[in-house]
Amino acid sequence: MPVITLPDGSNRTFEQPISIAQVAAAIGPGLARVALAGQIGDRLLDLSHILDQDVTLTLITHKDEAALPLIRHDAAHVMAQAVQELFPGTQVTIGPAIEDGFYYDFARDEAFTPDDLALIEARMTEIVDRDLPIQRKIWDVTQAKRTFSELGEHFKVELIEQIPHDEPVSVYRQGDWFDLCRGPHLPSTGKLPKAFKLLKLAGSYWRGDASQPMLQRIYGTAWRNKKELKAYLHQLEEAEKRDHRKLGKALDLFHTQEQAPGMVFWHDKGWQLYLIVQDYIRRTLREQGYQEVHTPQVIDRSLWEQSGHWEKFGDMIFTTHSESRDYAIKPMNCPAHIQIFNQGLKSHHQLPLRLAEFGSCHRNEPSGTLHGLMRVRNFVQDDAHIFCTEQQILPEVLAFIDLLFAVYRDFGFNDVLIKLSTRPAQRVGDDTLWDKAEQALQQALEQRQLDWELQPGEGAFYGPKIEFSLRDCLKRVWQLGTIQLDFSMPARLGASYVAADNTKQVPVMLHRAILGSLERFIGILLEHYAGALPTWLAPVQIAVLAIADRHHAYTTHITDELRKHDFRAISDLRNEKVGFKIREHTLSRVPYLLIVGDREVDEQCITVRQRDGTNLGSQSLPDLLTHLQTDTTNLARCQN
RNA sequence: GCCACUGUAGCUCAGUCGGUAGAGCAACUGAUUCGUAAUCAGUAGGUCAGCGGUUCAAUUCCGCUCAGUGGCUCCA
Repeated sequence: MPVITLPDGSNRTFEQPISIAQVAAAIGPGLARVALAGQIGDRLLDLSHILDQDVTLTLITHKDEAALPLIRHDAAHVMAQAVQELFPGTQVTIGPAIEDGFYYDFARDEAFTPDDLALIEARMTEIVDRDLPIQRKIWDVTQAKRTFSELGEHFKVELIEQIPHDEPVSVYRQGDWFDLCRGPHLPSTGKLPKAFKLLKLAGSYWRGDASQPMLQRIYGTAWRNKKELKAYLHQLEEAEKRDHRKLGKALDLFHTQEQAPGMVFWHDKGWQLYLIVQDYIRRTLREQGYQEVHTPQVIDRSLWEQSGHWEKFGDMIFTTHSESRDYAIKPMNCPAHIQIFNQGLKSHHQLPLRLAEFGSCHRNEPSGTLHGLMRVRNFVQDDAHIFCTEQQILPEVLAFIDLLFAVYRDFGFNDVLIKLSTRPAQRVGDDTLWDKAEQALQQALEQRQLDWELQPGEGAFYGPKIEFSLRDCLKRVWQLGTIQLDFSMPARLGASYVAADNTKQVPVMLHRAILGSLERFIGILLEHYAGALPTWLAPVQIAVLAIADRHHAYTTHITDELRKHDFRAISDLRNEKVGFKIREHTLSRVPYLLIVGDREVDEQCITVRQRDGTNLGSQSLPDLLTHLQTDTTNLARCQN
């Protein structure tokens, strides 16, 4: 006698176990028509699912957000059916719902072409029109393996073999087509809204393993209705306009070219931005008790052999050769910082010792991974290494987290993703040390009441780490900040200090960066602000526009005054109409435009227009300077 | 590195079913001296990514290389 409680608090009692579809029908024929699935707690269930116990049930319709994962997963199945109908011999593998859409990985000797996507899409629409009932069946493992094996679906057979013995092997059938799947699914293909679109082709390794065969992945997006689909596609277009590579070119910030793949040619304006960011961090680190150092770019390979990097990352290290010696172009700063630490005898009184460096590092990243400023082969990090005792780990991690969030706030970032990566299978150091280290990191996150995701086994071989990531305009996640504990390198490179009990001890080393690679950070900044950087970061903060030739002297005077007050100002004396100049400087995202004509010269003032089009009217120069100073000292804190 | 796609003027892009290419903007020259998102006219600008093959003829077809893009793997 299951008692079903509905979201409004009412109950229905049934004589015997009953399907979710029947519950919907009992409530009303309208609901029975539109119901897509049931939800108990966080769990979505098929309409055919039988309820034999008292539960609180929510019925999911197209109106519910919760329908989206169902719709997307069904779209993946319908796509797989379409592909197998159109391209016999194609094997299916896996096809989940993902954020904003779905994908399915196929194994097929021939490559899909972009034209095939339109064909597949058309066939998907047809399958929706067929309105095939979707039915769940539990199969016996042996039967399932035999059936898929006879169909030549070898990847599915492998998947079945991985299913734990206590779990049922469920198969969803729609018409003649069926797929091994956990579910849940819509009741029929006709319930899939025709609001999907196939977006792109990609390669992907079977089981995400590079030693396994390469499959062909088709990505698509699916929504509850055409309006949502259209809005999403529009959003994608808008996101593409924020692409830092486009902005970099349009705003004359930097370029890259074939002769130096993965390395950046910074132009004047881009380099100004770079230096502003770097100077800000330099000042901040100095305030926080860091010492800035600078170490060689090219160091003999023996140091990298000693540190272990040569063996582990040999093919990613750029090398050079001179007088029968091999050198590495440094891929990181830490071994060099240990050399500085090792100069002179260190006492525990000197710890924690924090060494910072804006060191230019080169890593020969695989060609396929390069991506604008986000993944490059030459980069500079706001890198620092903290040498400390075990007892100092927690306070140092806490201080770092506080500093990191303060810095992100100054740049206008609040939405930070945090991951804690713990001990990997292959590691150095004994487990009691790892216990302490992981606890210290976790404790720090807890003390600051932060949300984080645990990534078991993803730590570096020498210690656990916390990663801080931001998203780019297409929601791709990039790691910026990190703090990593290292129990290995100081000992390998012979670092030690004299402890209070007069014994020699090996210090713990913390690797840490807030912005990470400055290149990547600037890429994220550009996308976050769509190029319209806060005034304190804008390479050109103010453009002073002369209306006619007779205003040139006063225009230049204003620009000079602004520069004397350390603002980045330019004069625009070109023989163009003011509307033209406004358009150009607005497109190049200059925060303030000052207009100078007869009136301004007569009254010794300027007229101020902001980047967003707001006209601030006439102001005296001192008033404007006050306004600008307020704007720049606020950094980006008030922007979000 | 792996899979797929792309590479035409400074930029954004069109084009050639094989007969060596065009637009807009930018640049240059001249005119115009103008009040809040494009003043007008003229001029110049390309070894169609590179190398090789097929062909009477290749920017176009084929192959290779390089780079970029989207994924996958990797990321000390």
